[in-house]
Amino acid sequence: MQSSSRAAAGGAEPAPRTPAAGRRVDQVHLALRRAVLFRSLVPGDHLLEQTLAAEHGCSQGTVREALLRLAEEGLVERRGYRGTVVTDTSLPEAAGMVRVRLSIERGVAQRIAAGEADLADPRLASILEGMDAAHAAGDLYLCSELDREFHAALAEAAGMGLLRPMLWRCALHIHRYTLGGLEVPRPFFQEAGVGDEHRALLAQLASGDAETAARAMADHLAQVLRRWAPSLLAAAGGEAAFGAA
Amino acid sequence: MQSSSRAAAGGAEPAPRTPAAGRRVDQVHLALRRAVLFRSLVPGDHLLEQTLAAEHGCSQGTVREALLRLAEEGLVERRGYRGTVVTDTSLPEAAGMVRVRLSIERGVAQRIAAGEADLADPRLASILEGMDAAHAAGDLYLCSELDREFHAALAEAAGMGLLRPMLWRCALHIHRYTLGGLEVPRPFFQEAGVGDEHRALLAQLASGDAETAARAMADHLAQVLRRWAPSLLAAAGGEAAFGAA
DNA sequence: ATCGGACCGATTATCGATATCGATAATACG
DNA sequence: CGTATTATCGATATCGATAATCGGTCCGAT
Repeated sequence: MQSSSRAAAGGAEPAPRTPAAGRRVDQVHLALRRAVLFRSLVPGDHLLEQTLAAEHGCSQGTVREALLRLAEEGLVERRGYRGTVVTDTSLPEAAGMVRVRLSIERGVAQRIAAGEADLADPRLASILEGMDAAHAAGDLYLCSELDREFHAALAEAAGMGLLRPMLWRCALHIHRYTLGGLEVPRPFFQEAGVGDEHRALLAQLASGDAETAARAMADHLAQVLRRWAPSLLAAAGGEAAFGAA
Repeated sequence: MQSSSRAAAGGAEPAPRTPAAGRRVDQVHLALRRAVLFRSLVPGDHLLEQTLAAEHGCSQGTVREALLRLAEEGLVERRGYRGTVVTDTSLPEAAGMVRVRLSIERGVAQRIAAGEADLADPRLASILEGMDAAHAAGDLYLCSELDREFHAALAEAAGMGLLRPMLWRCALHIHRYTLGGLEVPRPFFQEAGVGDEHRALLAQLASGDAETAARAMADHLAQVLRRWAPSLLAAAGGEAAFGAA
């Protein structure tokens, strides 16, 4: 509802440059997702394709594709010819996401313990390094993004590529719930490096038997929830749900 | 480059009319999904946006959106500027889908038993009627489509709308696996009506306590797998995985 | 005063054409 | 003869404009 006036400014550049980033639609998609997770866009907000196109200096079609992705991710809802609105993630829904994620990640852990995964994949190492950097820079969103990517990459490395998008989605909505309902910056820096935590997890997964690995993964998830959203942990069944095999 | 003008011109109309169906992209999307599930398009097949556009009598952009959806569903993989290929669903992956689906549907069943769902939703009844018709007509694909819709609608009615797309996806790949690896028509008509089976499930879910409901749902899934894809049932952990709470 | 139907503004959905990308074939150079 | 550079090609990604659709509103008949 704000800008868009100067969008068509003749002589000025409508930001057609994409120097070092990926595709235009990726940038728009990422920006919108970040805005939703950070509550710059709150549930109920009305999004217009043309307006967003002007704001991001691209065409309606590109915005459209980004919104399509957001809709697939469940962050917005598209209403036929009547606009796109930002959705919400309720506590019960987030709890459901936690249970599903736990189920998936237990399977991933077991396959890793069985030696089915290539843990030397450079992508994993790359993500871990990114976590260190993001944590040091205090970029909470980037941390959440990399956490999603790490667990998704783990699933893929374990040969469960088809489950990857579901796991990613679960993590997304869990992150949305935790980030949205929390005073953001304070507790973050009191923690040890996120990268190191995940390195420790990786070591545990690789060294134990299937049951131990599944337990380690469950502990990892439980610990994060305990720290960031105890109410979500409780709603998902409490510690008991994470202890049972 | 003989494209544009004459591509669709020919003597016969390549179906440029959209008389009574939904949106163009929905038709294309459905047609492609059906083709993939029925193995008209097999894993590895190369799909071209322009070609499909000509075949379906729509523009490249519309095909593009349909392919984007198929990619989200995991039926095809889009490779940057180098085409779109049909993916595959391996047995381990399908087994993972089964486990996830079981996890989700158990939760759905429990919420239904707790009285959280509106089982009088006319959409459910409508789907069940559609099942009767599809079963009578011997339309196997439509049956699978409606089965997915039924379980997804159940999840939504139970207030787990965010889980719906994941459940739907699990069912999609399970159906792809079962439909793809089976001689299609024979066993189908020996069975009782699919609609009736789901009505019975619904009754069980509504009448029991949480544990009974979860068990009923697990039995339903196990029975279907036992009938259509015993190997998949085994790969997902066998009967035991469906019996445990 | 009220009901029903045609208009209107808002917004998406679709189209046709162009820009861009990544791989490969062709070419020039040492 | 082998390697690096450039031209070309298949295909997607993006754009700008047009068509289709929805919900609400205003007017006229009853």
